[in-house]
Order: sequence, then structure tokens, then C-alpha cells
Amino acid sequence: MNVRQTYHHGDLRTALVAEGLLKLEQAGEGELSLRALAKATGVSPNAPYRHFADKGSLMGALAAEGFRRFADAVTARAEGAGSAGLAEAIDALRGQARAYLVFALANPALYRLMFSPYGYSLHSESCQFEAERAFQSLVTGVARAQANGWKHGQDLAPVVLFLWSALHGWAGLLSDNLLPPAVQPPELEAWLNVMFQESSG
Amino acid sequence: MNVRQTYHHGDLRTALVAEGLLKLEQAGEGELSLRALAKATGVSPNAPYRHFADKGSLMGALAAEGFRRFADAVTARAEGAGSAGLAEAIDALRGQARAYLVFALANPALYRLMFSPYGYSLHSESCQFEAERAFQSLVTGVARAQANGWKHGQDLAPVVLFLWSALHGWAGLLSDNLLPPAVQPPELEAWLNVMFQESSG
DNA sequence: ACCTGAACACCGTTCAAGT
DNA sequence: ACCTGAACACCGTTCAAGT
Repeated sequence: MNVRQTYHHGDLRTALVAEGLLKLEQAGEGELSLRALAKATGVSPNAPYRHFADKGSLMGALAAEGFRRFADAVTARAEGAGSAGLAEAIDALRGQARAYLVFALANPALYRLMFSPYGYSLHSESCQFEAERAFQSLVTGVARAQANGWKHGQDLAPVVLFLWSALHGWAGLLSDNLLPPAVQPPELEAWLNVMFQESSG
Repeated sequence: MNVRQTYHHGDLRTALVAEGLLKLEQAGEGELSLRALAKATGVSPNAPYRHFADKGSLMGALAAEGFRRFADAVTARAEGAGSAGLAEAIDALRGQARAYLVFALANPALYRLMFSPYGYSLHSESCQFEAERAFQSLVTGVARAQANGWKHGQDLAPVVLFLWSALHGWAGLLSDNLLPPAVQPPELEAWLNVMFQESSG
């Protein structure tokens, strides 16, 4: 993007990350190459290697920024609720679930990168930290709901991991376009009801 | 693998698919290149193009074989149960869920390919057909459980898609190694209990 | 009809060299 | 310390040519 006059870029690292986040949602992860990113920031094909050990590290930096925003989005919804009762605890947890899916569906390529099987997040300490922050926020939300009687009598861990599975799975099925052609996706609230509403309603 | 004496291979298409399925679980999707596959079957780099339009079509053929096995695994568990009652209906559905996860965790790279965001399954009609077969089996299972009172009062579609989300998500979280380092995955049955067991148990 | 060989435009990555 | 240029070993894909 930038045409550069000086020999040194100035802040190539930041520029690469910014350009990467941009291109990610425009073109998808498959199109995201080191060389193209270098070209877009007006720099030679191997200049990125002064700032990142390899492509995986650059991807890790993008994922880290993703996890930062993601953790903010998921924890923001958890603040409001005290321990007032079952309805409030479930409402708060439901809000977190909603925030999770809204983020994933608004940033599908970034979400995919964050949870990619290639383990980019292992390249970045801050990934681990931010991912843990988001996860703990879910744990807290579930624990509060359970303390008020929701899914009573089950261990905390399986309930948290089941809820996370459902969120992760729905994010993937929708944003990867995996539903059979004839299937109309339900409203988000109807989908959430399966987890959070009494079945007799 | 094969050293060939004749100019024509004989059944290159089958050989490529077989070799592909082998390499997939050995090396993962990232390592699966057209050229390497051609080399492994003892054929020139572009011989595959006589049998597949492009790499996506070859991947589609692998995914198709995956969906065939997958649909078999998931439907096999659905046969046994008549409409004897709630416990039997839930047991049957739970069996399908178990079969789903056992398949996904036994063939992680194949499962990933089948549900990859790159839409390989769109290249193959048989993918769509077999995927639909597996999906309908889930729909039937959920409908039978609902007819017996499970998740009563909710629409069929959201319940099916919620269950599928949870299965798809758990398969991904486990096989892509996405759990935070400190988190011990629960037993499969404990995880299934969150969906299928009364919370007061 | 099926396969080979050479070529093209891309990759990630490395190494010597420039400022 | 940061960047360039040329090179290497890979890709997917195409096109002319061989059997």
C-alpha cells in the first residue's frame, strides 16, 4: 500500500500485522502469503524475517490480536451480573454466548485463524494469555449459573466444554457454509434456547 | 509407491485416492500435494489432471470417501431402536452422537477435510449425497427423541443444529488441540451427559 | 485416451550483500 | 539493526509432445 522513500520502513512489524488483518477478511487465509504481505507494505519478499521467525509467527501475531478483541468481547458481557439469581445468571451466560457467536460471525477468517489446527497460537505467548482470559470468563459464567441451579449435579468442566463445543461448532458450521443446501439456519435466539431454555417451554 | 513398467497406469484414479487417504492421516492436509501424490503413485506431476479437473476435485474425491464411511458409521447406530419410549430413543440418539465423535477422533485429518472451509465437497456430488444421508439420520434420531418428550416444545431444526454444533465443535476442539494447556478433557460419557442427562441427576 | 517433459507464476525460506 | 537481491526447493497448473 505505502510507497516508501527511506531505506528503513520505520515500523514494519506493525504495518505487516495491520495489512494482514485487513487482507484476512478480504481474501481468506488461503490467500494470505508472506510475499504478498511484504509487497503490500512496499518491502522486499524477505524483509518480514527481521521481525518474525517464520510465517507461523506472523500468523500468531494476527491470532494474538484476534484473541485480544475476542476476550474483550466475551468478558464485557460478563461484568453486569451479580449473583442475583438463576434468571440473571443464565441471562449473563447467554449474553456471553451471544457475544462469542457475534464475534465469530463478524470475523470469520480471523476466528478460523485463531482456532486453526496449525497451532499458530503456540507461536505467541499473548495468544495463550488472551485465550485463557476468554476461557476463564466462560468458566465463571457457567459456575455462576450452576451455583444458581442450572445443570445442577454435573461437574463444572464437562458443562463448560460442552457449551464451548456448541459455540465453536455453530461458528464453524455457519461461517464455513457447511449446512446442507436445503437447511435454513434458525435464528440465533432459537439456537440458544436449546441450551438455555426449559424444554417444556 | 508402485514402480510401473507400462506406459499406462491402469487405474490411476483409484490409486491416487487410496494414496491420498493414506497420506492424509500420516501427514495432515497441509502436506498433501498433487505432485507428491503423483510421485507416490509413480506417475508424472500432471498425470492426475487426466482424472481430476484440479486439486480441489481430488480433495473432493477423498472427502466423498470420508462421507461414505461417516454416514455408514452414524446411521448404523440408528437402526436398532424402534419407538419404544423416551429412554430407548435417547439411548439411540446418544449412540449416534458417540459414533459421530468416535469417527471424527479416529480420522481427524479426514474429518477436517470433509468439513473444510474450502468447500471441497462442492466438487463432488457424492459428497453432498452422503453428507445429507448422515444429516438425515441425525434429524430422524432427534425427531424420535422429541416425539417421546425430549426437548419438548422446541422446533426440530434448532435442536438438530444445536446437537450437530456441539458434536462438530467438540471434534474440532479435541482433534485440533485447542483446549488450554491446563484443561483436562472429560470422559466422552460425561460430555454427552450435559446434553442427554437430566440436570438433577 | 492416457501419460511425459518443459515451462510459468507463484510459494516459504536462506544467504550474501548493501545502507 | 534493518533491508535488498539472487537463489533454492517446493507448489498448482498449462501446453506441446509422445505412446
